[in-house]
Amino acid sequence: MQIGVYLKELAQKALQDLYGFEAMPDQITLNETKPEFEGDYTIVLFQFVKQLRKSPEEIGRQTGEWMLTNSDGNITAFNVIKGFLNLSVAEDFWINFLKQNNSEHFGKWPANGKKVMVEYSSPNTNKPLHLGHLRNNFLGWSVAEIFAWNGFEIRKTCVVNDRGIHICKSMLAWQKFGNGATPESSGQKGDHLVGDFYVQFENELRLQTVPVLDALMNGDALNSLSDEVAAKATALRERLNDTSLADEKVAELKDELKEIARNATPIMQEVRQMLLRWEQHDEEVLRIWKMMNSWVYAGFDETYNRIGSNFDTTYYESDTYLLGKEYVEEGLAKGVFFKKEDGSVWIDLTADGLDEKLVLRKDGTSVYITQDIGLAKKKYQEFPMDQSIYVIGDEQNYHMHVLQLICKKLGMPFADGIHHLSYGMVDLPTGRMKSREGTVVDADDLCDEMEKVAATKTEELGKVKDFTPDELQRLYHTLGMGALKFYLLRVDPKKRMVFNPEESIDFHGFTGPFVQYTYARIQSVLRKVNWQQANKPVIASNTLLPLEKALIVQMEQFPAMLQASCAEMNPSLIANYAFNLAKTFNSFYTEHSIANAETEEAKVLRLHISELTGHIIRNAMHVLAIQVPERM
RNA sequence: GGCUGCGUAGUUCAAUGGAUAGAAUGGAAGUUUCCUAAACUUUAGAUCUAGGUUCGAUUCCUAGCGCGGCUACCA
Repeated sequence: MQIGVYLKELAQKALQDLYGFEAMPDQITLNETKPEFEGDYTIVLFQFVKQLRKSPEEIGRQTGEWMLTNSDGNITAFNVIKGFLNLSVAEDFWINFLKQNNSEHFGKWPANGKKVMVEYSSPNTNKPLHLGHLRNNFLGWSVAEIFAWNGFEIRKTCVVNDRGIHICKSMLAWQKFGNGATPESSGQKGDHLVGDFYVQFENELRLQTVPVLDALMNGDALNSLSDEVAAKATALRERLNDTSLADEKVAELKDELKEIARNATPIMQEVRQMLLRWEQHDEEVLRIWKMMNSWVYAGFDETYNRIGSNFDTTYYESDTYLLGKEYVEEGLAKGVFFKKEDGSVWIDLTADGLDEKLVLRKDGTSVYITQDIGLAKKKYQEFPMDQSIYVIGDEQNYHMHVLQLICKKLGMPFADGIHHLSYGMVDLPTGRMKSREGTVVDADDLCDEMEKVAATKTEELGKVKDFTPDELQRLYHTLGMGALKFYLLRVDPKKRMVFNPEESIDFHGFTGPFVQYTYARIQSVLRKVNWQQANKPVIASNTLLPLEKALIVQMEQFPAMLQASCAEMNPSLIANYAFNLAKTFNSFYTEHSIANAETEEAKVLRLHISELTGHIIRNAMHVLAIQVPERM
């Protein structure tokens, strides 16, 4: 029995019995009582005043009285202040809660038979993972784990973007400038090696763009331009002659011209050729593609392994990019889509406040959204889920909105279960990360840095001098990753957040190591008294000190917290909860002796409280994918 | 321009329409014969502006200001 649910139900019955008033459960506002008032939980009465035509004081008095007599002793007192009914819960209830809940898995909900798929990570094979991917990975993993703890069967999936023009860019650069370099020959991690070739391509492209752009500005004829594009360039150039244009407009026109120039460079022509050959299954191109992708995957695996992330199923776009076309036919037949004169296929979403959206090009090839429809269907066929969660940045809100709308209109059975877990960008204190300015924070570098800081701080404190090198390494990893994950998960996913490198390596206050430290302290106490399954004395106390009670009250809320974080798909609720629990425990620990308590009764009680606090901290951190050390 | 998200202590984050807006960090002042001071205690410090709805608004509505994102026959 959760006390919050119980009190709401009891209040509901009271209102019904006293006034014949049928209140919906969510009409009853239940809060924790503010510390300055007497009581544990508070019911807000204002919302009933109008319908019941009574003063809030009177409703409070009568409802309180009713609840007191009908609570089987669970409520021991009440008071009414203004429109607030403060209820005191029996000390026995809290002590019984402690007696009945000592499972290591306290908080975990039984299986509910429902399936949830979580897609996250979604890397490109032309770049190593960066800070943005880390937020994505941690969120995806944690949300999946939260669903698992709420009784869902989960499947974690990853969609790898392993094809397309951008992938060919690194391949071409490797061919031209690589001299046969491999991860082995260069000693470089595969994803970084490939990423460097991508950068090299972009550099070369920039160099080649300059003369082409000059030629365009001069109006020189370029045989690499189609007539259509050449005409557009001419038009742009003429508009630029207008001296009355605003600077902003000039920059915009110049950018357009630059884009034309980029596309007209020899190297871009080469890379388009390469993509064409890839699509025609050219043996040599496929060989390079497979080889370089395998380097990248080895690199990714290393990083995923390090951050403790993995997937049940990985979908490769090279396998799925042709999917979805059949649904275009289906959509046309159902009248969901319509065909334009040039043969392209569209959906009209103006009635939903959006515009017309292309689903099939005039040449009959599919676009991104078409593939996504196909992939969504494929996922559902392989794992008929009740909910399908896409962990994707909020810059794709529009795209995901369209995807869900189309699936709904096509009558796809999974359409209503699609949920875009839209998270905000990670910014630096200086602003947005920009690859062109080299401000992108690399995932591997960041992990190195976090572990290094963990090592330095641990050495400074000198508490684990007896650890073996292996144990030390594991501890640095636990602490470094704990700090990083907690830092990224403690913020509401929907919100854009700032990554401050200096703040992220702080191990004090609202951080992972703070919570980990509390856990280590608890384990230390339990070790000292040899607290084992076999020798735990039964609780005999029947009174609680304020801090003892505060801890139990907080612990009792853990299952409800798990539910809430699941409903909202929000791990930050758990991070906040774990931190607050740890904080309360630290006060308790400072204030009261556990192993050397005043009486044997108090000692036993406090040991039970400490043990369950430890379990909950471990479990809360577990769903955040953070490990806890026995010592630190 | 259209659509959309966000504006809370110096800074980074909280707050299902509910009591005096919470934390952390930084600032100031303290706590170590005793279970791990990566801790604890005390203290100063904030709701972008103007209206509206309500018994009650950081929260809902309208307008304005400021900052993002999206608005490709790219993925």
